[in-house]
Amino acid sequence: MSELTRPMRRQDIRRENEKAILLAAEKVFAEAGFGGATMQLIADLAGLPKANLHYYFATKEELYRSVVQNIFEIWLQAANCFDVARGPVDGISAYIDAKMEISRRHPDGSKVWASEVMHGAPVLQDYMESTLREWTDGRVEIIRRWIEEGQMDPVDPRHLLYMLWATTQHYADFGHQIETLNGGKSLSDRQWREAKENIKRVILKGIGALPA
Amino acid sequence: MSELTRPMRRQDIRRENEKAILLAAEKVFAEAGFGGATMQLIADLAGLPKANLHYYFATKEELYRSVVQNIFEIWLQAANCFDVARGPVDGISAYIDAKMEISRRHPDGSKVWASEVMHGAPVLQDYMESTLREWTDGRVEIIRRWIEEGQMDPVDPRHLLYMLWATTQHYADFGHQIETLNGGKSLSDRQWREAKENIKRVILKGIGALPA
DNA sequence: TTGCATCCTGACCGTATGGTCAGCTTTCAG
DNA sequence: CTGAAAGCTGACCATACGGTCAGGATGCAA
Repeated sequence: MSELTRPMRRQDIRRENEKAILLAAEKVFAEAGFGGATMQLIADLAGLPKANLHYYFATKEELYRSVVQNIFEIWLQAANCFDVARGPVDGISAYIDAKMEISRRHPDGSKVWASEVMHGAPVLQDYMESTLREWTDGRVEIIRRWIEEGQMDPVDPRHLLYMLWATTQHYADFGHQIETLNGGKSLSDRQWREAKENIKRVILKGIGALPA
Repeated sequence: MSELTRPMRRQDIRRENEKAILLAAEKVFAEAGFGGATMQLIADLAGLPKANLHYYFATKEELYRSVVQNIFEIWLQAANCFDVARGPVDGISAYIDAKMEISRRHPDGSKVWASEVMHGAPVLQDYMESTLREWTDGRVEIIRRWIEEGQMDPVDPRHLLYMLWATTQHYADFGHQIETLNGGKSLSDRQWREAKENIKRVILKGIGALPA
């Protein structure tokens, strides 16, 4: 990585190594799960000796925690699309776009997140009970207002949110299945676009937010 | 389990033990993933010595394979709802009902299946390339016919199927998240019904299958 | 009752894994 | 230039895990 940047500053070293480790860890955790992942595998993928991993992350748990928190940050960031919007069409469209982009660009992270939740969120339980719950409650309120304003049908806001999460997350978590059914090839740009358009159209029409 | 059925027949012994082991394995694999699951844990949960597990299932892989195949059977069975139906409203409604029932009654199995796919389907790859692909292609054809007959909008059948899988599977795989957002309590009968109704209404209306 | 196949299990083994550490090299402030 | 702090790592350790096996218990057909 650095044939030319010979004299690397301390800060940079730390930042780059942590980044490389986190990236490798994300991939390995996604592919093997927490239990199946090994520090050796992560180290190899990051191109570092195993002992070096323990210099930056004391334990496997700590490393895992960092990976999961990283994803959660990205996740929350995308979630803001909801706020700026004036109505369900804008808001939900933007949110679907953002979440689909995450599924496409960070499939490993999405899988780690899914895995974490599936196993009872041992690491993120407190986040779910605080940050996630608050975010959700806020969005439920927004949707409720949209309904009151007659911008969409009276659909249960929570189940609508679950539907958005499910449909978008699916393209990351079950990406392998989708690829297999796609003749073993990953989705093309065009297919990703179609996926997004389909989801948007069905959901927006389904909640009565599209002009007749 | 058998204070009164003292003399247990060979057949029964085998069947009951295999059943107990598979049930325990399903739970442990769901909670810990393949890598995190241990034969000891499964044995304890099944109430048998570890060595006894290896008498019925030679290796951890073999046991896991059995669990995954079990789920796949259930999954395929539910998938037949599609065939008997005459139109999208009947077919998709029945399918959603069936898959939601699976999510509710077999959350562990659903998680194991999700985990298997997320990790690249090491065990079920061949099934996905044969059985699953055939089933999917068949259903795509059915949906295409519905579209031609004007029973629904021209929605991409594959993405519609993914949407059905995603939304229903979500209630099992992300059940913990849903429970947390539900005040830490699992969904009531009523809430499950609402979930199903919401999904059905949004999707059926979204694909233009509901009478105006 | 007898002989045998099935069922069962405590004790054991080799290996892989997470983690440690002593001591090395490199950076950099003063 | 220098010394201390930060970065690095090969070798090592304790443990836990998947799997084995010899030998005992049990049901069952003849």
